[in-house]
Amino acid sequence: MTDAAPAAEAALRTPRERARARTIEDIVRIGREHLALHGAAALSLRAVARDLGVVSSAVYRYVESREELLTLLLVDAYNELGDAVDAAVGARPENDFTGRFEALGAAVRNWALAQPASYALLFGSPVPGYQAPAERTTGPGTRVVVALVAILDGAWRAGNLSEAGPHAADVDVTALLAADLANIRGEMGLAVPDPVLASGVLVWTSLFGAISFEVFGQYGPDAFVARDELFAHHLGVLARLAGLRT
Amino acid sequence: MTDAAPAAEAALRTPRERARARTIEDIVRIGREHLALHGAAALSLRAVARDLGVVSSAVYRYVESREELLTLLLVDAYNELGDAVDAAVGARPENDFTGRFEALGAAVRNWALAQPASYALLFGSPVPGYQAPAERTTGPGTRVVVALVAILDGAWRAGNLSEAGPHAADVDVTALLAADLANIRGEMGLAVPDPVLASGVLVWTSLFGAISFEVFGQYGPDAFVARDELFAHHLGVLARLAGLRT
DNA sequence: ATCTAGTCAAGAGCAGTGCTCACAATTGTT
DNA sequence: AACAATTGTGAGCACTGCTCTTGACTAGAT
Repeated sequence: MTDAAPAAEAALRTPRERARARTIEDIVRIGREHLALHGAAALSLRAVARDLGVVSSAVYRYVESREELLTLLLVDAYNELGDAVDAAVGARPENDFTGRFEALGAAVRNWALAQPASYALLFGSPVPGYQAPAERTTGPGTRVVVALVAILDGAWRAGNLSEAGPHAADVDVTALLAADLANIRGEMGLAVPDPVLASGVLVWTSLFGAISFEVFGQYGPDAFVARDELFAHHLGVLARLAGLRT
Repeated sequence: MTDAAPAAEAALRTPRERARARTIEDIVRIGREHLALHGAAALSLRAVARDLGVVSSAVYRYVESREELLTLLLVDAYNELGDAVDAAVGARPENDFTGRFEALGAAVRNWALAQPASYALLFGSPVPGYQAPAERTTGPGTRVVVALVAILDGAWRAGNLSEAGPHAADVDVTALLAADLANIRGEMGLAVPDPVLASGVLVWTSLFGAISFEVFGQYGPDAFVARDELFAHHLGVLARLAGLRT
């Protein structure tokens, strides 16, 4: 642990480094397959080693522990989700804030339904005994919420956002909460006022709440055949809750 | 598996049955402790057996498998949450619908923060390889949402509910979605119109989304010191979203 | 009181897991 | 070709869920 960071960013010149990087990529790829097939808690380094065609102890040359592999998969999934969201949002005109918001929500939902195990790793209950190292996950882990507040802040600056949405207008923002919101506004360089920001947080959590219920099967197997329509309705309400004009 | 159900409902007269029931209670109690301490995925029948002062294979006399114990704990947790919600809601006057709604939300959040592992078992990512048997969990599992729609339906019948809340009024409810809502209205004997019901589903999922983010640490360790205030704000907005007058 | 039948705990055992370590094989570099 | 760093091997430890046989016990019927 002298200074491996510059080496990691270097061009991987030596064959050893190239081979090592390729092996780690293989391990992550096989881990992703196992994650998708059997879920995060069933992820086994021994099984990954078998698929890699190597004895179990060999993978510890490349991955420190099972947790380390989980962290790699976590960052991988966060970036995949972030890419999907950025692509979907970027496909809409820059001034179509409502369209961008709906694209964001739909992108998260589609990715979650396509990769339920990865989604569970990111937004489900934390896997036991595993604490995601903040310094490696906060960056990719906040891409979605950063994109969301970027949309809301852009709409606010463009004058396309109601003061607080029709309902949040008369809900108090206490002094303590206002202090938190001021911190966030400062750190992210936002212009939106408190009621919009507070409602935005609720919209953020509500979006993932609706998606989690669907992905995790909380609706039950029978209720809500028309889940696309249900989610579209929720997105419409949430857009209004955020203050977006339609 | 001839007909054990009537025997289970009988008075447990014989000493054998009494001792057996007591042992199962002990197992569930120890399981709850382990669940709270180490989480659902780390729940080990062997560890439970050790705490029970018995060899590991002995617990299989009382509990068919690890899944069986998880199901017992699941039902236990659902009922505990349902009891907490019912008590909190029942403490408010019957016609104070907004108060009842806020009491429901606060009760769920308080229980979740006090029992994060149990909450994760109920509303987090499903534990791998474990499928909750619907016939034993749907009853207690729906108590919270039943209590929620009871509040909204009562408010509607009492004329204390806006047609759809200020924002949901102009969000379409498509024909497909209306069919689902009609089913739900029929099964639960509700009177609320489609926009209220659709918004109610969103309020339901949003409530758990906000609580899950807080319990599962999605907010991050630093953001939102004033989490009580944040949740109170969200509850206020959600009440208005549901159409409750304040 | 004895016999019988049901119940229960014990312990061995199987297959799997994460992880460590000493040793051997390989491979890039000198 | 020789050296040294790296990588793969296999044994081993402690743990898990779960099964099965064996022996002890107990409750009710004779």
